[in-house]
Amino acid sequence: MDNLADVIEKWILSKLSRQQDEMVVLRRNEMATELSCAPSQISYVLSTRFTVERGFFVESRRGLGGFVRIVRLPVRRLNQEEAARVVSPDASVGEVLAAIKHLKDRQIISGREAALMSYFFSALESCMTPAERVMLLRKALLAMASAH
Amino acid sequence: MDNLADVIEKWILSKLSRQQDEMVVLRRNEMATELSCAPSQISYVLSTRFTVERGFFVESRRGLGGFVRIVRLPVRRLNQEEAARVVSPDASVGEVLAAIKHLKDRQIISGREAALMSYFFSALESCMTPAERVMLLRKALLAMASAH
DNA sequence: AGGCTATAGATCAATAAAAGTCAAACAAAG
DNA sequence: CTTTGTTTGACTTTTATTGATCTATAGCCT
Repeated sequence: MDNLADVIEKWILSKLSRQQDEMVVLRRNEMATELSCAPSQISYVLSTRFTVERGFFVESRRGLGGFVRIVRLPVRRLNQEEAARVVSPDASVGEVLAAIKHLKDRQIISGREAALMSYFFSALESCMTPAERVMLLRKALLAMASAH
Repeated sequence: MDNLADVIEKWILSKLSRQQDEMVVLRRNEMATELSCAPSQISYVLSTRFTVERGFFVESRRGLGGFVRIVRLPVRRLNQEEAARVVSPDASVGEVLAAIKHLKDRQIISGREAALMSYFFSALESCMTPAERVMLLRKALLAMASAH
């Protein structure tokens, strides 16, 4: 795991963690020079790794005095409507597992929580109908979200 | 007796046992070359032998800089002993919930994880025998422990 | 103000480098 | 002989990297 994109990602993350306001302002070309890569590679990393999905917000400006500002957003909490929108009402086990992975990628649930839920839904596949499964997922997410 | 799949399995296991963190990162194509087999054979072995059921956790990425990461679930004696001691093989749902609370109090699992597990065991009370319930609890703990 | 120019980020397409999938052929066990 | 597990290779999908070209911005100069 030592490709360029990962190096850039870590470089930015370390800059971010050194700030106390969860925000950092950079210059794309300077970064590219420092990290010996094409400037567009920086854009690639920003657009694939620093997305809203993953909890970041990126702004930039071109031209003289151009910059790239990266903000780490506070972790979101799942509410009722969002829990309901996670899967369709007739979802298969595979779709439920995909939804769980999606929630993990969006950092709404942790890796351990994802593993736990995935294990339950896989192991209990045969004793539920799709409707029961979806209901269980929704209620489980809410039960978890309301835990302190 | 020692078919290719077995050879590959042993090869990975020996790599794993040489690490002290129970984790190894490999490249599928390199392995295939070294072991003189089709790359898809590696995938086959991973999906049949290195499952959560058997105590492994596999993640991978494609593309440039792709990799396969295999984690052997650390045998967290604490978890297993606690679970085994607190929950008798014929435990009721109430006893399982008490065990979960105990694990939470001892900070082996988080509040969210406890809420999640408690919800599952309550909601699924009617579709499991006590023995199944205890097994599910133990395996769920192990599945969770393997995530990071 | 209006236009020129240098600057700096955005976009897109081409290329390459992984890993995943799937089905068919094959083997071993019962 | 059937069933279950193994092996292979052709094809698919994902991810990364680069470079050429496009677009926005600020500063200057009439």
